[in-house]
Amino acid sequence: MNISIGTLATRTGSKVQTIRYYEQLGLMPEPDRTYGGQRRYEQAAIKRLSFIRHARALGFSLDQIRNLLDLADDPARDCASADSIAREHLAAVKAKIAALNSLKRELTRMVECCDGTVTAHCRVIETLANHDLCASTRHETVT
Amino acid sequence: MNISIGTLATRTGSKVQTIRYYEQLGLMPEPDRTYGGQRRYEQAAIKRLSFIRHARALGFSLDQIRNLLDLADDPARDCASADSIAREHLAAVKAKIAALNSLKRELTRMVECCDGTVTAHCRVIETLANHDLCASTRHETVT
DNA sequence: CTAATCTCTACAGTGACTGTAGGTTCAAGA
DNA sequence: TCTTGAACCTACAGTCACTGTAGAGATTAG
Repeated sequence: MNISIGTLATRTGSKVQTIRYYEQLGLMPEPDRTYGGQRRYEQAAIKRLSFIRHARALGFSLDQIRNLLDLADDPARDCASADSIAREHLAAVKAKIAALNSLKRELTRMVECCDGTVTAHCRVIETLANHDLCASTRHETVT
Repeated sequence: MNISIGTLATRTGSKVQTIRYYEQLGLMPEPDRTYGGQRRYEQAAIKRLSFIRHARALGFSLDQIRNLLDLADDPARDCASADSIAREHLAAVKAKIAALNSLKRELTRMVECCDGTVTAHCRVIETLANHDLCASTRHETVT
């Protein structure tokens, strides 16, 4: 208990700045300070930060995480809300996978027709120049 | 020919600001102007912008796209370079799909144990609180 | 000619951090 | 106890790829 911000960072796989950033956003509560003004965290902070980092790794936005944390903090927490957040997110993830799969198909096609040897025709650039391709993902940017 | 920025935007499914942004970055060349100072584009601009938008939809970064455009602009263009950019990107896409699939499995598990009914136990929050879960995607954020 | 629409520049904001500068505090070894 | 070096502090700028805003000027259809 009473660990420094650096220790908290390594314990949770985050960066020091990220923790301060979360504090600034109100996702992490303000911890006690030493006389010199340095942050000292208790065990609970590791749990909370792990929760946040894990949820982030799963692709939840900080806003969604804030909702989940509010639900978790509420003693009479509403499971249905948490469930619907997760459900919503699952749908988004499924959509993203579908988009990436069609993208994979197209990239594979681009790459396969060259298969390592330099040809007079550059398929990659030609494929990208053809703006009728991949119409399904045209207006949705996959990052 | 000689179309306005707004027309170019609708023709290519982009926004006016985005086009000006690309011009600022040097991805789109500076077009001619009317006496009043408004941009007027030629047919070639539609092609180039479509190329950019399409590549963006496929998840290429603007930096990668700049490389591809340079290759395309070069009369003695090097197909191997374009190919390796595409290949590299394909590998990244495959990795992202794998991460999203494991995420989908976990989200499905979270959602399925509640299946619509409110229970005393909130699985979603519990699952996220358990920071040992999903160790494989822990340090990589999927957006 | 007028009114509506479009365009202009310049700048601020988004999300989720990351990096930097310049200074202060802490903990361990001599 | 003193010193030294790592860790910490605040505050702010930068990243990416845009998006939005304000306030002014240009264009076009009726």
